[in-house]
Amino acid sequence: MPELPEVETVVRTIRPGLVGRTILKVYVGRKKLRVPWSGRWSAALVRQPVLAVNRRGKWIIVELRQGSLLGHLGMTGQLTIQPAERAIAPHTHLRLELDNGLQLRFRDERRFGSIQYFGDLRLLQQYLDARLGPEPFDLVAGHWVAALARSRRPIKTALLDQSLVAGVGNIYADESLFAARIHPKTSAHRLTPAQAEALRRTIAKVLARAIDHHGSSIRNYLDGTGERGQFQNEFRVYGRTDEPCRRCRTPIQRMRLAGRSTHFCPNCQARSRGRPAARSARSR
DNA sequence: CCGACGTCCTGCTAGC
DNA sequence: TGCTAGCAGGACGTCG
Repeated sequence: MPELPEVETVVRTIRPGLVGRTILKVYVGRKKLRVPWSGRWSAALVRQPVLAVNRRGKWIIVELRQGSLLGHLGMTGQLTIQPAERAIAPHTHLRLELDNGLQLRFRDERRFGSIQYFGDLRLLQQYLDARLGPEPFDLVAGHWVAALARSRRPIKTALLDQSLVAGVGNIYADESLFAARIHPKTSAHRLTPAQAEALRRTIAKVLARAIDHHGSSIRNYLDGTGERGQFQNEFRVYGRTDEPCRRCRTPIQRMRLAGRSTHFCPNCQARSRGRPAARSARSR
């Protein structure tokens, strides 16, 4: 479900009820999660104040006085702040009771998500650094263009690789490629430097717009207060198979790429022909 | 080394 | 009306 804009929205919406509060009690619904929950973690959390709530890529970091919680929403995960007396929804795996009468609740029906505790911040940093490239808003133009030039994968596949750029998922990969007018199958190293640079700016623009709309709610996604996002109303290609392109009226097409459904306009995102030949000829 | 593919899990729905 | 194959926003291990 959630990509960078959804995760950013969750972080912003749970932060006010969470920062400065103290965890009083931990209720575990199901220990057997993707990352098994340890009883020691529960003990470590009690009496701890929450110092900050942040995001890195699609990961949520709840910083405590001693260590941090690290959460990932997978496809169907929800992290919400609710009054303690509110009914407990099915698939609620973890609840943290706070000293303001609220609970932080983690629920996830498909259980592709995870939540774990790191007592050692260096280990947490290591864990994230091993997986994640730069934030899309911090991409250095030169590095980005060079990284793409090194990869022969289809550009769509590259965008889904979190170690290249952190936070882009299936929806925003498709939406960004449409906005940049690049065919999803274009081999990354065949993009001209100008195209690669345009794509870098486009990704940041699309993500920022999605954050303004509180993310996209297709089915499961809710923010930290249980509200739906609105960016699904702005989609140009995602989920619009056979519907007319908003630019040129050509029917949007769907194909399978990197095992994911991929949406594009065959007219606006026509495959470029023979452009890179001149480039490699000159580079020697 | 890089890239493609299957797997983890539950729930919904398009199409028969 | 009822059943089921296929699909869903992600990440990771394995294989070629």
